[in-house]
Amino acid sequence: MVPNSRKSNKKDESKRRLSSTERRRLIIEAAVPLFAQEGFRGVTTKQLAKQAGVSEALLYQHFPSKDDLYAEVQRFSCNPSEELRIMLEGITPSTKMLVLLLYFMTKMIVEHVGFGGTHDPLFPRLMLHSLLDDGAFAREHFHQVTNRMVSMIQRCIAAARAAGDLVSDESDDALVFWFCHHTLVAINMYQLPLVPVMPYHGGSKDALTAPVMRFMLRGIGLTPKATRKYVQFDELAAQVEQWLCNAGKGQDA
Amino acid sequence: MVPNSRKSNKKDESKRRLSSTERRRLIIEAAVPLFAQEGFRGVTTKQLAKQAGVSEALLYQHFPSKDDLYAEVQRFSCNPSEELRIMLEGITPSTKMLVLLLYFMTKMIVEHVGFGGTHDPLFPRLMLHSLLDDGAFAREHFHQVTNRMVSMIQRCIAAARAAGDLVSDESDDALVFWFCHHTLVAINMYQLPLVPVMPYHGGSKDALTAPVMRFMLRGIGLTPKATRKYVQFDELAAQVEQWLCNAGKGQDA
DNA sequence: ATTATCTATAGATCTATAGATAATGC
DNA sequence: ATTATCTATAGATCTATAGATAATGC
Repeated sequence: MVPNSRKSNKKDESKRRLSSTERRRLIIEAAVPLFAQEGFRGVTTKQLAKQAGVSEALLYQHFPSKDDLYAEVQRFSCNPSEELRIMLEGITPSTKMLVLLLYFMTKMIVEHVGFGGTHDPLFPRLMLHSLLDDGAFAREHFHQVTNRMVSMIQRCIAAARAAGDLVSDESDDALVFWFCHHTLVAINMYQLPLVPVMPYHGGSKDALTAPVMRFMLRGIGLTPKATRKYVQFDELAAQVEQWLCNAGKGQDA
Repeated sequence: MVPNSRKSNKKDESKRRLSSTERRRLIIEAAVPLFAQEGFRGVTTKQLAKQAGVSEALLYQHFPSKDDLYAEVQRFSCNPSEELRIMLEGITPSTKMLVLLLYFMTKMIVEHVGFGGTHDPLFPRLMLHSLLDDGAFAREHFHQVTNRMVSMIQRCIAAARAAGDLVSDESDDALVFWFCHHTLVAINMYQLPLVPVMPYHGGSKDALTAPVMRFMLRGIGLTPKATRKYVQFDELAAQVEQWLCNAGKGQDA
């Protein structure tokens, strides 16, 4: 009965009309990789239209200007994932969780592993473009996403200190977390160009995971004893795997 | 006799003609901040001409295209400083020098202190633009400049290990150096937008120096004993001050 | 005489809009 | 009848060049 119930006809599909919200969403999704790759000024409305499979005029039906589309692309790209929130809720702060969360961050930032599998590094590119611009997107992301991690990791650091797993000194826990984060982000950043920038980029991506983990944990002040106890990469990998798989299946983990 | 022998006349000065090499140099110097701020596509030849105080046509007398001018700006901005080479030549690898070189790097990257005083963060911006592009400038810079630091710091790490100032483990000295470098670079990067991105950016710039030094040195594996002995910020500041002042006065330091 | 410099402009894009057309849902 | 979509194009830049002008050095 319904005319377009058959999906085999490509012409029908390509000429099919979408609702305003559907089309709007598709345009944004098509625009993300373009803006991420080339930046706001590096993309033309012509390219945006072509990538989205529509005319340039239609872009302006959905977005008053190229600026507005870019803003929507940024908003879309920094939606805080529900999975992360659920994951963090299930955590009781401890030394073990400190190590695990850092491992998780390392996988996400250095190896681009996310809840939906491995991603193209679109997000870091949008982030750099924003930092070279006004930084608004960067601020929004830290407000929406990173801060959740921060407070949890800070609590884990506190728990580790209470358990005697950290060398005691006067360092600021929040700062130390950011330094770890920064190390990972910079590794990721130097991976962006097709031709490798850093000498250590010869090997595979996960070749850096263990060294940078050790560096960060020592920087945080984890004792050698605690390191031997908690830094077992096989176990860490298994646990993170489980997090990534369970995500989206509700809180029944 | 000579019409423009008087220099008080501004019109004469503004109409004065320069040699090809002088003008070329001035155009490049005027273009650096523009390209650093806005990126290649964010700057028009009109702006470049205005900033250099010449017509657009003259730009094309000196550079075949905007691309070529950009390439020259990059080449100009990553000239390895003679001062650094001289400074590094005068160093004998040791734990003390390891700490000092890291302090020096921190001052340069986080606080923008250089041989000619404090700089605008033009260089890091060019670097980020390059990383979002093909990374050629980044590779060239590491080839020209950073690698000199790397080999010296690696030798310092080796010396520190030999002196028993490092906890002994299997970490890769070169990697560990890069992680330190990355931490500093990322701190710098998040400082770029006018509106601060990171919560820790509330205070003054040098508020981060001590914490990040401690983080890096612990990450490298400096023992608590060696840390107490060598990490005296007053002395470090004095020594770096001396380096910066002596630079350019020849090898007689 | 040479060459540094400018004015004026061609030709190619690029953003955005006006107005026409055709698919959709009642 | 409504609205998603397109074609065609206006108007504003943007890069680059042609050809004219004026300062410089011999």
